[in-house]
Amino acid sequence: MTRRRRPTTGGNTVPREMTDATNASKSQKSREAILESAAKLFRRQGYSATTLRQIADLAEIQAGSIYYYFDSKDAILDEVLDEGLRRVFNGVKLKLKQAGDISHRQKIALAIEAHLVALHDASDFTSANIRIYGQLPERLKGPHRAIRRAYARYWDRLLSNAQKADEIRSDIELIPLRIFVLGALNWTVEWFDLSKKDAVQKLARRTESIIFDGVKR
Amino acid sequence: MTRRRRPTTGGNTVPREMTDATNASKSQKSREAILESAAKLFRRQGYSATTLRQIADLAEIQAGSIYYYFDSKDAILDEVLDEGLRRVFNGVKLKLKQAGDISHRQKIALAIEAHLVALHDASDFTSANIRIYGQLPERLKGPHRAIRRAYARYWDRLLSNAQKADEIRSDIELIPLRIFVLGALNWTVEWFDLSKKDAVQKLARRTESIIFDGVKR
Amino acid sequence: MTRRRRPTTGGNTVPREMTDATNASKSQKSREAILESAAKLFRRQGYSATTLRQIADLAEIQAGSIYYYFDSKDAILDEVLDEGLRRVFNGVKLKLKQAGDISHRQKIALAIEAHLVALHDASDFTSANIRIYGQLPERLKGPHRAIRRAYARYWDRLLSNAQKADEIRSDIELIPLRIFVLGALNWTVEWFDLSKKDAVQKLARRTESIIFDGVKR
Amino acid sequence: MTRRRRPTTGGNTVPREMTDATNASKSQKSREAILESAAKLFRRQGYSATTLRQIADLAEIQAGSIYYYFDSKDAILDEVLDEGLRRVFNGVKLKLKQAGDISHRQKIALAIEAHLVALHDASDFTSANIRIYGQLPERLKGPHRAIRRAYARYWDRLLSNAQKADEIRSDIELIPLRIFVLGALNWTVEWFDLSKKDAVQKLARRTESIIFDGVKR
DNA sequence: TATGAATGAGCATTCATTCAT
DNA sequence: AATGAATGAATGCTCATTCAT
Repeated sequence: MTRRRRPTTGGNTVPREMTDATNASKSQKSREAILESAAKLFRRQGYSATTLRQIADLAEIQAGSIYYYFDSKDAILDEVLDEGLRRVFNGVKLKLKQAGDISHRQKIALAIEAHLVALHDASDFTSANIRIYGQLPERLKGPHRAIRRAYARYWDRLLSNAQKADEIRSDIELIPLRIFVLGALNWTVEWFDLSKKDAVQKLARRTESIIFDGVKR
Repeated sequence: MTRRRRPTTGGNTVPREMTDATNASKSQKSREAILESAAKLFRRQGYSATTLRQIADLAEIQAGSIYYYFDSKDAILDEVLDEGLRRVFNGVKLKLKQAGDISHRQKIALAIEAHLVALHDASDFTSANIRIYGQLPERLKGPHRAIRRAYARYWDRLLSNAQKADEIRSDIELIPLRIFVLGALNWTVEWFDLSKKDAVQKLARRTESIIFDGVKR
Repeated sequence: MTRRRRPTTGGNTVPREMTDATNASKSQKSREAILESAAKLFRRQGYSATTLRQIADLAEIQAGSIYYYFDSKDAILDEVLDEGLRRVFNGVKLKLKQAGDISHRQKIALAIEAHLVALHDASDFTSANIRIYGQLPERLKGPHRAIRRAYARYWDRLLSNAQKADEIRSDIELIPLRIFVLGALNWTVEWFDLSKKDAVQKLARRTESIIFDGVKR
Repeated sequence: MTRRRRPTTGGNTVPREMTDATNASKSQKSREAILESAAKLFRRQGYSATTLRQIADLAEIQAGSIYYYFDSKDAILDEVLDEGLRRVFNGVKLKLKQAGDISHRQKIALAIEAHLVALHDASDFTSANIRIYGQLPERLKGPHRAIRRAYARYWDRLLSNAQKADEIRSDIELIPLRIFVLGALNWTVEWFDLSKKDAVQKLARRTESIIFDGVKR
């Protein structure tokens, strides 16, 4: 019952920024490969339809070997989910931090773009998270509720600040608005192939324009 | 190979509204119960995570009995998916047919409302469809692509007419707009419990307002 | 536990000769249809691979209806087996009874012919019996051992008489000979389509010639 | 779809004689155990009446483990069938190759003996093949038709050579003769327990004598 | 006289998981 | 650091059987 867990770099708080090539051991690489394969397959097929054998095949290891790195399929999901949300969240925060002194509308525009980038990026972590979270059993959702709520609150603040600054009409209720905006963004995963250069940026600008200005003449 | 499939109600065009108690045979009731249970579970957990035993339990029959009515789990999904899309589609078309001579914006507002109603209705067929379709393997998606495309084109026409009538800015590209709007609507399934009276109508109005007028002051 | 068994004409001792058209009720016809369908399918696919649904389909009734006529699948087999052996046995006995005063070799020749006729006849009862008996579980074989042994003993007498009359070499052991002869005959089911006119007669004559005269120059 | 099937011994041409204990890995042993158990049960009960659980029990492994070695029940059958026919075929060919310069009748006598040996040997592969092949559905028979035909042609040549050398009467048709002979041999499986020493040889000699010299005085 | 509806035990198969090496 | 071999619980599905009508 006391399970292994040797090759972790510290649970879920691994500084994944340094994973690229530096000292990433072979072991580290296998771990990453498993996670990336899992994310890709979860995204495409959902959690339950994805087998460990598929993940192993894609990661080019043996199914049994997965258990050297992870305690269970659930544990892989956990990390994929976590990574996925952290990527959008960090992406959005970073973008806004880098921006100088800009209007609230411009801030929201940047957040939209960063959210879309995370979603349509090469990696599948964020899109996997967005796509499968809703259908997961309570047991698997539970641990991630906190971060998700934090992200939602982050957007709420973004919108609230804009409203206080009179850049959003005062009769707009913010929570439904946030759901509306994030829904529209998230759903693009189901339709769009935004791998082409600048496609994400273009979509982001269009979305921002509709949300602020509306579509009417 | 050529057995079973006796108890069908005659294709997919059954008026399922009158199923309650009227003259629906006992057989028909079981069939409906299976479909409704399946829809509910598919919606909640996805297709692959839902077992026939769960469906049977919810329908209060024995797992083996399902095969008296359906050839396979896939066949159940097929019918749930079909029913689900037909319900939104019919709902939207009916709403617009009933409306008299109204503006394009009003038409779109009605379509939004009807779409949301189908999604948050008592029945889970539409929401199941919307939620799980994207993760299904090709084999299961295939047969439904046509109807889905037809529905998309229906919205495109709605928007196109509005644009021609100068009720939508001419610089707006319509296909991204349609994806944007339907995405925002579909995503509400993930967040909202709109079972409260008028909640759907209120959300519909809010959504329409944002889309047309935008959120800015 | 006290099972039905209404439409039997007296267990296994039914005078099946009068079944043709005379007073055979509709019920009787269904019974026969079930048995004939079962015999055909058992012969082709074996007992265990044949489903009641297949039998019902071929007999053009509903699967459930079989239980109006028979207590179980086993009971059908029982009757098919019985009928099958009785048909060869009666066929051979009848042929020999009709024959006048002939040599032992001629008698055996007639027995060979009658055995082959029963085997390749329109009806599948005998061939089903021959083909599937060996693979049946003890429980199903048991009740038929007696008749089978009786038939074997009948042939043994036939051969023994011939040997006593010096028409078979005295150094030939009769039981292996019987097995050899019946084996050769029975195996034809696996290879030959003897539905063509006179094919059976021709094969019978050839077989008799080999057995008595041998193949050598 | 493209997983498993690792532990093969390299196609079907493995010299299975050396499997006993020599260097056969543990894995190899399990594979053999499955095949041998399957052959024994198929022979006794037929294909469809044999369950994987029975095979697993006899092989002293868990039912699920079978799938580590075989893709399906059908795949096991395939290999059993193949092995079974190869054993007789090789047995007969080997016997004849070892024989020096002998008469055609003596050659046929040896072939009869080798065929009977394969059939009544410790292993059940050949007898399983002979017994169940006829009742198999097309799908399972198909792949083995070629080898079976090759074996039949081999016998045809044996007989044809004998006839050309005037050791078989010229009025004998060879194909029916082959069927007759092989039928007589094959059928012994249904009756005889030839495990006793020399029983097979004795039967072989008797059979050859009847076929060539006939039974008449 | 028959059947439509339903059952439940059992089947082949899958898959997350284990563990000796 | 990783795997080959094996497990066993659970899955979708089949089928002989039941029984009210």
